[in-house]
Amino acid sequence: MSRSNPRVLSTLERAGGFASAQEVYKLMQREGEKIGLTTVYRSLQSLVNDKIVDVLRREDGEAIYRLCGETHHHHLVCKSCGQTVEIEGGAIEKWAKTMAADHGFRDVGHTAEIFGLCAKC
Amino acid sequence: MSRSNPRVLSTLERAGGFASAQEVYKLMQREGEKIGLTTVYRSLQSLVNDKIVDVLRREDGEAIYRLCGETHHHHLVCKSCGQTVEIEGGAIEKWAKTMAADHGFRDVGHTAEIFGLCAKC
DNA sequence: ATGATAATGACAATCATTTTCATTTGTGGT
DNA sequence: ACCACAAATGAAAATGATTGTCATTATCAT
Repeated sequence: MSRSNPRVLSTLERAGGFASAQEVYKLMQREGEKIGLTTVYRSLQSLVNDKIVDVLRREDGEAIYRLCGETHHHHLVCKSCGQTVEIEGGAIEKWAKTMAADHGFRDVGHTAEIFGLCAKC
Repeated sequence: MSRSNPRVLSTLERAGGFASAQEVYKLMQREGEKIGLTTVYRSLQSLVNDKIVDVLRREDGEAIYRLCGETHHHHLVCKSCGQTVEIEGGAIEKWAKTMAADHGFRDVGHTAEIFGLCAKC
């Protein structure tokens, strides 16, 4: 079907590996790239499917995409300055699997985020 | 300014303490309550300000509101029919505390939800 | 070149949420 | 009871991200 446009990935990298679809689009426009918003969305989705980028949500619900490694991880976010730390979540994976099995759920995913104040704030 | 309409809170409670604004609205409609969508949104926001309910995000970005009662628990939600099961999260509490301490974070809270398909769906 | 298949992008549609604004309701003072 | 005034309400329009549609274009093997 549709493969990811490589310029989208490269733009996301240049943006610090962290941006919304709209931001990637505007960035490419400013740089003179000829691309449609639709293609940006499709490419990002394709990258998510291929597990090359991760998607999470801003507070206002806008989706933000970021490059990620192969390992599924979680985040520790500072409420004040927004600093984000990737943390290991083996315990969560196990917990989610167990709980789902206990209640007859299948095909499960999960979210887990920790938020608080970082050392500086 | 605007105070929360008590019927909204009571409906959210009846919904298992876990629903989106649109769902609360539809629920109230079905039960014959006369209320506008705008008021539902305003009331939920007001409840969030008063820290009576918590807001988090579904995978598709829709905001979901839940009571933040004294007992902190987690949910197992069916993506298809919406059935919600409260589950025990001792493992998560420990994980969150450890991770926060490891990275010098304080005053931390967390969210953890599992989404999947229930036995029926 | 020809035809099949995938990629693209302009545009419209969808959907949650917010804003606007006119109307209704509640409250306190007389 | 009556009047003024603030707060609450809700219908409808506006907003903004995301998705769907579909005709056009590029790609590539034959």
